[in-house]
Amino acid sequence: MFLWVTSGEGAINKNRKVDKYHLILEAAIVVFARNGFFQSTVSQIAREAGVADGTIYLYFKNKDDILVEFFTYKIKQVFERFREKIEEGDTAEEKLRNLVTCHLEEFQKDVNMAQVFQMEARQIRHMEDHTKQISKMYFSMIGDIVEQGQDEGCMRKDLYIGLVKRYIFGAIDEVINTWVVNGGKYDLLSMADPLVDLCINGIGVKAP
Amino acid sequence: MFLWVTSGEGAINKNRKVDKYHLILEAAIVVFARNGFFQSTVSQIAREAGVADGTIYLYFKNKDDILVEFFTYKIKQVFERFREKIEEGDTAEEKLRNLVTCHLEEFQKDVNMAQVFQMEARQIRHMEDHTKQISKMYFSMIGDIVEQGQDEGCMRKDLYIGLVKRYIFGAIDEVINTWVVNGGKYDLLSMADPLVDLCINGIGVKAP
Amino acid sequence: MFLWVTSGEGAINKNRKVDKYHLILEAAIVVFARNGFFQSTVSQIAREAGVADGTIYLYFKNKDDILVEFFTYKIKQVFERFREKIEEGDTAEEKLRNLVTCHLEEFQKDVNMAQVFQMEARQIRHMEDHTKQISKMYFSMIGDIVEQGQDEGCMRKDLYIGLVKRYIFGAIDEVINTWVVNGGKYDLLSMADPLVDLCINGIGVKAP
Amino acid sequence: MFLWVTSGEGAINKNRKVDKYHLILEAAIVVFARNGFFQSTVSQIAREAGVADGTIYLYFKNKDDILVEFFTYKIKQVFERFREKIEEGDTAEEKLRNLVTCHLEEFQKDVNMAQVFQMEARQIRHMEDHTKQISKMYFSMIGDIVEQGQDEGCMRKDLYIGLVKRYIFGAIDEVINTWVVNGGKYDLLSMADPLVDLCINGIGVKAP
DNA sequence: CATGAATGAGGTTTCATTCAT
DNA sequence: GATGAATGAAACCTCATTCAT
Repeated sequence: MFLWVTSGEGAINKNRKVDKYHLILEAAIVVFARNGFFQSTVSQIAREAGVADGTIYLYFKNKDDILVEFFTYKIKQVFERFREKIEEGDTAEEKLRNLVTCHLEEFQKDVNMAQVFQMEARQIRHMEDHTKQISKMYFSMIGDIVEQGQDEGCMRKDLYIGLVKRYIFGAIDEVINTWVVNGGKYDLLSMADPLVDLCINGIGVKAP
Repeated sequence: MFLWVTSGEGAINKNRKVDKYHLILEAAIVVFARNGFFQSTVSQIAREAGVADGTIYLYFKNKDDILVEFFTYKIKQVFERFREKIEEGDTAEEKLRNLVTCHLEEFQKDVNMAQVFQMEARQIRHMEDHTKQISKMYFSMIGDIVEQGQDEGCMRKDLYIGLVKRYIFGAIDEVINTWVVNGGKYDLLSMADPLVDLCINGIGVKAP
Repeated sequence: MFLWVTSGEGAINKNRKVDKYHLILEAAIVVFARNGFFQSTVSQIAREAGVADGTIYLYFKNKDDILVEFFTYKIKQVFERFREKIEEGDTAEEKLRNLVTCHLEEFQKDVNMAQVFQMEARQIRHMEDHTKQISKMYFSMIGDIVEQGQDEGCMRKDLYIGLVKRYIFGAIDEVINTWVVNGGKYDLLSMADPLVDLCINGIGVKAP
Repeated sequence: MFLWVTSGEGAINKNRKVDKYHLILEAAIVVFARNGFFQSTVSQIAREAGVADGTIYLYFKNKDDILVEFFTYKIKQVFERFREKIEEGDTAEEKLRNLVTCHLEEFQKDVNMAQVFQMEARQIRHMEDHTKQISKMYFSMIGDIVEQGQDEGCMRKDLYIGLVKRYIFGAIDEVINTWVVNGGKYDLLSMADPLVDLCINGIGVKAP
């Protein structure tokens, strides 16, 4: 169900034993999504995970660490996937379309993860670095695509690239945001193509 | 400096007396911007405002209330201004341009306010309503503009308006966000025109 | 309405001016009766009295002092009356009857006073002395009556007087108590004679 | 020493482990008896019990709850005993004598409990119900005894029973009260018989 | 005299974290 | 490893009291 479980690497080491690390992480995300990070307690997470409070501290340094671990783990994974999908495209437009599609797809898979990603990421102080990393990576991916598009001649050359990055990321982010705020009830993935169309129009060369 | 001060109604009644309500509100925003809402303490706010802890509670029901008051007060004011500026434009494009310009301008005036607006709004549980209200109002303003644009013939008729709203708002929001995260150091206002250009291109009719 | 007002000595000094001391005392008793001493705030008393918080401290040393003043003032007055009524009787039985009647009568006049007397008297630490004083005075009055009764031959000689005092006072006190707890709604005075009958029977000589 | 310990059910399960619930309750009663409920702090109770402040809240909802728990627990137990003792008597007089004896005995066992019972019961607002319950139960027990006495012919038929209840309960209560106020130093139990004699005389039929 | 805004000590309560079992 | 009772620091908030006006 969860990405890290489907990845199925370290989880099945000792077959019968549940992987407590991921068990707790999963529970934490559920609780954070429900209450927000600061209004969640370690006890709630423990109860949700079905372990004792103290057990949490065998796997995580402290409460903050749970969120940090979530991001480092999750981000690596998600971005890996983003990159793969981008590679599968040839033209800049294909690449952008693949990126957005993949992004929405991944987030749609797990509303709780999405909720935490959208809402809690920027709250923790020692998380800023992580968050900045994320934006930077995302921004750089978009930047690469746009530059390729300019080379291909399908995107205007007079673009202020720094702005374009925010423009595209912002649009995607808000689409997810709205979806999350409304409880993740409708189909998010179907927004991908119309959204890319808008963006491409925004930065594409005008028809002659 | 602050919007509510420029409104200058009840604040300057007895001019020797400092308006403690706004003094505290101002201090709170500074502290919230620095630490985030949950990591800010009432004592910090009191110290920043130069008053005793207890004084806070003469003007606000509790800590949450400070943020709530900030939003109710601020939002009304900012949105009033947004609407005025929109009215000053004739064509849809002018209106959109005025809205974005005004938005960036208002937020550039006060980094702390911007920080809190961008980061803390969604955190407080009883604030969700407020936040939803804001998005709705903003979305509806954009919606009106786009519909006018469609009537004028300068915007495509096959747009999925719900998506367009998120696309435009998301782009604006992210531009502010990036600015805030980077400490509000560069000129935000200069982003307005290039940003509007991108959006207009995105939804505009293609040149024949 | 209140005893100290009906006594009408110092209250009408400056005709138009309300006597703040008694105004506040009166308000305090109302508030204490409603909330109990510890759950009443000085602000509530001030509001009830229609004066500013600070004004309280022009007439009373502190919150405790209000209760202390109430008791010293009230007790002196009430006990004065008790003594007068006792004097009006000739036989021990008449005296006891007068005492009980007067006691119930005085308390019925002012439920709030009664409430505070019954409930709050023993709460304040520096009030213990006062309370003990009261019991002692009351006990000694009863003691005198009983001794007279023994001399008259209408009360048994083998009574343990210390116990008889508690027995009589306890009965009276509980009758008032029940009345207060039930909101002071029924006629308290009508209990006087039946109650005295019971007590007299308890300590009286058996019919030959 | 304490009633709930003598009941000896769940308290001695793991005999190395001290029963914190009762430990805290016991400490609380000591502190309440010393300072009164409102002037006692949770910290004082914790110190008296030899636990950390926070530990209190593992066993009690809040400060009020400590008193409430004390009453619900204690009252049930004490009244159970009262009823047993009453049952052991045959005639109304025996029953009354047993009740009073038992009452004084139980209270003499634990001055602190007695102190709290006599002084604090009526203070807490959400305790009123409990207190009223107590009086009602006690009153009804007395009522039953008196009615039996009337059937037996040893008590007058023209009694106002509602008043008799207060008369008897008041007398007992005041005897305990005086004892408590004087620090529980003398023998309370020895008052039982003389006190009952007085009451019986009060309501009994006159010798022919 | 009277006011009431301001103070700040001190109370209650929560909860991340530890550690003996 | 796993537990969960215990801890105690620290947060929020109240309110008796003061003092400049």
